[in-house]
Amino acid sequence: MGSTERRNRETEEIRQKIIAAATQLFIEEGYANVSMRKIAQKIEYSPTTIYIYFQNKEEILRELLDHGTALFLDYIQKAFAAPAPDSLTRLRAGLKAYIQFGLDQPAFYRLMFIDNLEAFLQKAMCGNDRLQGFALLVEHIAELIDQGQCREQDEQLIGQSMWASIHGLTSLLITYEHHFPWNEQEVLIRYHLDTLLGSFVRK
Amino acid sequence: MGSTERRNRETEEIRQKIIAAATQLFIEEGYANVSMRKIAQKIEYSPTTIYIYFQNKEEILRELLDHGTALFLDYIQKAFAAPAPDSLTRLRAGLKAYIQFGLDQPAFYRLMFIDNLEAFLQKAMCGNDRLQGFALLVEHIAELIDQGQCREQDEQLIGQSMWASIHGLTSLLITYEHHFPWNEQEVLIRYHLDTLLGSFVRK
Amino acid sequence: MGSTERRNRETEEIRQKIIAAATQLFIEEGYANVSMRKIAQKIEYSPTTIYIYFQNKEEILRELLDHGTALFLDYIQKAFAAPAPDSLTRLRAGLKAYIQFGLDQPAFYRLMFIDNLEAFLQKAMCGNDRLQGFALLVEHIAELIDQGQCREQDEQLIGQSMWASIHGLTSLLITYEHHFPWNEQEVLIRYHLDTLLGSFVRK
Amino acid sequence: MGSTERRNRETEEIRQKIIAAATQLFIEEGYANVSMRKIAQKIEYSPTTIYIYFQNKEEILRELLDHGTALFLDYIQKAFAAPAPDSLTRLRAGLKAYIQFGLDQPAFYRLMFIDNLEAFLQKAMCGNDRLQGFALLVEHIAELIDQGQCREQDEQLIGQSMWASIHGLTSLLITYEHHFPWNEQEVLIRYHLDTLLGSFVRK
DNA sequence: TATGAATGAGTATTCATTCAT
DNA sequence: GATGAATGAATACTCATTCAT
Repeated sequence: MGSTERRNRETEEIRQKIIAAATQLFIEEGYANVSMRKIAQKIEYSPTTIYIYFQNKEEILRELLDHGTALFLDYIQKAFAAPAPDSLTRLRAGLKAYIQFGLDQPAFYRLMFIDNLEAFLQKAMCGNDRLQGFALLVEHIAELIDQGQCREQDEQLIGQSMWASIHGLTSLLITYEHHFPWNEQEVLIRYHLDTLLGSFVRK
Repeated sequence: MGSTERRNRETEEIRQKIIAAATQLFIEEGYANVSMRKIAQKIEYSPTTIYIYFQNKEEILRELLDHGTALFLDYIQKAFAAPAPDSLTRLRAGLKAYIQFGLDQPAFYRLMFIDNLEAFLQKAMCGNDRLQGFALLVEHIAELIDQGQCREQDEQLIGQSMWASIHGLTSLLITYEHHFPWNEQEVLIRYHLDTLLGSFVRK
Repeated sequence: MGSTERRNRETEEIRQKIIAAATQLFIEEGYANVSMRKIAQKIEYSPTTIYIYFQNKEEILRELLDHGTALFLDYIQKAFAAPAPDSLTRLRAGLKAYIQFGLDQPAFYRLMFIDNLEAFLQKAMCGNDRLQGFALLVEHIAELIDQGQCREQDEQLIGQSMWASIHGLTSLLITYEHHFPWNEQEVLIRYHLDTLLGSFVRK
Repeated sequence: MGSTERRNRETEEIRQKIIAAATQLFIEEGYANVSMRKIAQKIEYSPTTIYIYFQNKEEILRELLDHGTALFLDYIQKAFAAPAPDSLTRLRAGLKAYIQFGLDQPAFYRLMFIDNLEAFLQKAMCGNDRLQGFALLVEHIAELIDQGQCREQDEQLIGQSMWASIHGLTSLLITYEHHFPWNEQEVLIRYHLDTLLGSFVRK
């Protein structure tokens, strides 16, 4: 019993090691440019060994994206669930969490939202967890609409525009992290959210 | 003399043919998945021939990005140069042109701004033409600031936030074109620009 | 003692299970296309386990062929040993049994007589059991020669020709089972044996 | 013109070299055990080079079988077409040619008729050239039936039995060439054909 | 200018087998 | 006795690139 458990744990550890190495490589060189050999070298195993833990390269990607998606949802849900003085503040916290996820986990963010590798896996996006994040956003926008706080009434329209806005900031910060003389990050994010939310609330 | 000129013209024509084929393939299948052979097949030349016109695969990419950047700048500059009743309208036209470039030339937009393949070429972005577009944007924002129309005074900060906003919309529309139930595109873009500009102008 | 015996019995059972699985796979996919893993999967053991019972893949084949040969000899011997009104009828029964073995055990027949995998094992055929079958055939031909029933007197020559004839029918029926519009099998075999035996008996 | 022609010739020469090497290897080690590497080594080219001349391994096999089949048909047709004193002699010549093809081209015979690799190519056998050989055989049997020379009237039945008989001899001679103490080959073949034909002609 | 021929290095993946437990 | 972990060598095949013509 104890032995089996230990073995499972070890197995899971190596799986995680592989995932971690793959994530880093996928992000550094792009999914297509990462070979099983490279992953193997990084963890100092033989390429064959990887096939004990994963059926093929795609399965690594799938697992990786699943993990990333779960992590992403955790960020968003926690932010929306946290106590907040009012709906607007809560919405702001959700948007902030979205950006924060991207900055904390740029590898995952890039693979999930920028490179959109999930499409590569031919898993329809519509039913998957990334959209749960969007659904949550729309829900909270709807709440504000109900409270009569918004100029525009179409929560889908608002949601899409907001998503665009925060995705834009997040992805630029990730993509051009070292290639562009950004303002101080915290200031930029605060300003971005201020104007974004300011414009959509009825004055 | 005339012969040399003709030769040059023909050479240039074939180069353009190669670029065009490569662009389409890069976008359809991703840079890493496009082989010289595939490009050659598309233009019905032998793979070897391409090496007469380009030193290697990377040079095709470089040329392609140069071309894309020129096209991009053309969009932006024309928009900012066009007669407009006031500075805000002119700024709006510029932002609209940015998005329009992305929608008209998703291949170039993706390679340039989303995949950021220029970084792959180890050409620093800071000195290149893409930043000229950003500079233009900042210039026009500065104009509005000078006219006292803005709440915020830091034109770099505003510029970065605006870029993020329109980049977000453009890249989402490109990346999830068929994976997401977008509102009607024109409506979404109009709303997005309205709120973006509305929030930054002093009321 | 009882324990050892039981262990031996169990060991033998698993060996037989492996042989059985391998036989089926070898015939379905060809010796070269069958991996230890596939055999293991079929019997729901780990690949490693097979190595407890067999030194390597070749040993499985060897054992399998030994088993097949024993089975083959059993068919032939029983047929020749069965009571029969006369030598010719007995010979016919032997030939029929040969064909029947092929049809009942196409896997074994193919591995033994068509693919001749024994040669692959570098065990000379001359000393082995397959030739016992041939020897039996020749013996019964000699009997008929002694009885003055044959035109030709060289029992080796007759034996080889007869073997060829029934091997040809058997192997074609196996190899082209589904690729050729055969006459009704029973009719074809009867006709084949009739003409084969008719021609060699003195009229 | 001359240059193109020469190039074509050279191309064809290398193709033939590859085919020849492959044929020998396929026969010596079995199709599944022959790798592109092995073929390449045999002709002292790099494995890559083979892919200039053939799309893949299967195409080599296909070409090889096409070639073998053409050769086979040539043997059979010539034999049946040659002037002969009577139908029975002509039939005998055809059967002899079949055996002779096998002995002259054991590699082809094995791949075509024993290993039945054509089935592997998923080309239905029914419509292909091997069956043309069988059709020719049946035709000539029908002729003899028409002349009232046969006991049995079903030319398909006779044809199948005859094919079995000569295939058996041919394949045994090939398969056990060095593993069995054959009678003198010429004598054996003559005896085999004598009894085969003798039995089917009405006395 | 254009290309056929050629290849070394690389791709994902599978194999038979060994070893420690 | 049974197996999970591990691997070196092999598989078919593709790639960017060079060279001779």
